[in-house]
Amino acid sequence: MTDGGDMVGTQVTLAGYAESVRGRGGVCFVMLRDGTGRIQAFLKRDAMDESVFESIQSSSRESTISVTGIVAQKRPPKTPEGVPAPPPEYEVSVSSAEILALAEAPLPVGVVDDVNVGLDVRLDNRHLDVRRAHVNAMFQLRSKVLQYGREHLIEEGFSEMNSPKIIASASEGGTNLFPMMYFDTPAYLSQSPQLYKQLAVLGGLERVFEIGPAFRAEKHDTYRHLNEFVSFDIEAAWCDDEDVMGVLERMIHSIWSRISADDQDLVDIINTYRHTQGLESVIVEVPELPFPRIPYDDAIKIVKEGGGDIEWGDDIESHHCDLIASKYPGFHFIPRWPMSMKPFYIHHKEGEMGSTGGQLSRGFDLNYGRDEMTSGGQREHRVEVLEQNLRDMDLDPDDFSFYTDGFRYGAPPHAGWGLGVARLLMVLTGAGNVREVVLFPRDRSRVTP
RNA sequence: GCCCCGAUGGUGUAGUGGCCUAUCAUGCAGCCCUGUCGAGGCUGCGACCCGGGUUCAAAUCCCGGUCGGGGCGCCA
Repeated sequence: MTDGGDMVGTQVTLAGYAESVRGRGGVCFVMLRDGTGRIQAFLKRDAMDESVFESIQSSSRESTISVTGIVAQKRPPKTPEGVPAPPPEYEVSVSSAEILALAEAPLPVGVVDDVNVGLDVRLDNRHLDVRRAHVNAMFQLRSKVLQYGREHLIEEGFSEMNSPKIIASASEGGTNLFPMMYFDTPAYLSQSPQLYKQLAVLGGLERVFEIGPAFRAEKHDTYRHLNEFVSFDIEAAWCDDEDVMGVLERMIHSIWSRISADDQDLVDIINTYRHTQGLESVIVEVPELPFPRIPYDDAIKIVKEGGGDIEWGDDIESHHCDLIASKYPGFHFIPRWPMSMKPFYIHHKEGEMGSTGGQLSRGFDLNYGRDEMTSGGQREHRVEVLEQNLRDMDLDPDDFSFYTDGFRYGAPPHAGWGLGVARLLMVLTGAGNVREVVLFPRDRSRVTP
């Protein structure tokens, strides 16, 4: 929507939500809002059908209304002596109007009210919550992230795939699955496209990606976990962990660059809101390439130097990540984890040992500050090593034949990763909770709306 | 699964055993004024999560439940 100066005198028809309806006498002001902006509609009782005028004047906030009228310059506000007049603004001088759908009152959550609404109430009324400008902007940014990420991967030669979400057995292991009945057969909701994207690569698709849901039946209750989340996943043949780390950092760099260049308006809307809450602006700072690599060995040293209680072979926990984040506040990779801490399908190279002599893997994480964004790695493509890995972890290879059978007929070395879309959005939007950037989140206690 | 905290009108809050016939804001209804502009003025409406218990007296203390928040574990 332009500021309207070039449209003065033109007849227009506009429809939108009535953000406010003011004026109780012979005049009425309706602030109309749609996905592109807002404009004031000015109604005069004696300039239009009286019953229509009254229906508009008595309509409730957030009702949808259509108006037809002439674009005109607003009457300038009275300004005190010596104060310069503000720039001209424009409005629609209405000749006819129609209520498309009346909103019930009161609203369960105010769209422009001066009160902070709790997240839970907002999520119960997400369709109204999304009408708030900054919430709307967050979801438009989410769409941009998905678009730019997808376009970047396609440019790097990846093709998009879809894997089944109803599966017969665990496709990755290590997490609890949601059980379900598939007709008369017990089945599960997929926790990861891991196995299927590998099978696609083994089948010769070479470079694939998928943006899709994953389901985990973990009873976690944190700002960064959901039981259903959208994962940005890739898998690439003839690649090692370093190669796909390169894909990942280039993709994030591309997303940040394009948002910084083209979508600052969305970020500004978010910042306008943040300022009313006393929060600092979020700044889209394009990260420099390459991202820092802090191998597990070095990460352990940093944690120890920072006073953290940790030994080689321990997991790097959230409070340890705080110590690392104080040195590396932005994106950083943590590659070369101990093989003993990684799943059986992660590749290792014989002779690559950590500082205490333990076997290293080709698994890596990507963190932003304290938060894990991605986990990935080079996969083990040699079936006999896969089976040995299982035995080393006290697992029975026969129980994993659904996985290992795919590797019996030749397999390219390959690597991949899975990126939590909502976690990336948290970084971009400054949201303190993944639920902010997921339209209809599913957590431990929420299955509606 | 573990630890801590919380639940008051539609929404966000004040309230720490009697001053509560419960505060304020926002909202809603109505009136006045008005080409308003985060409009203004006046009047009104609307709430102590559920179930037990303690007490002369409970929004307030205790127990259980439900829901929510924060942290941890695990992960993306």
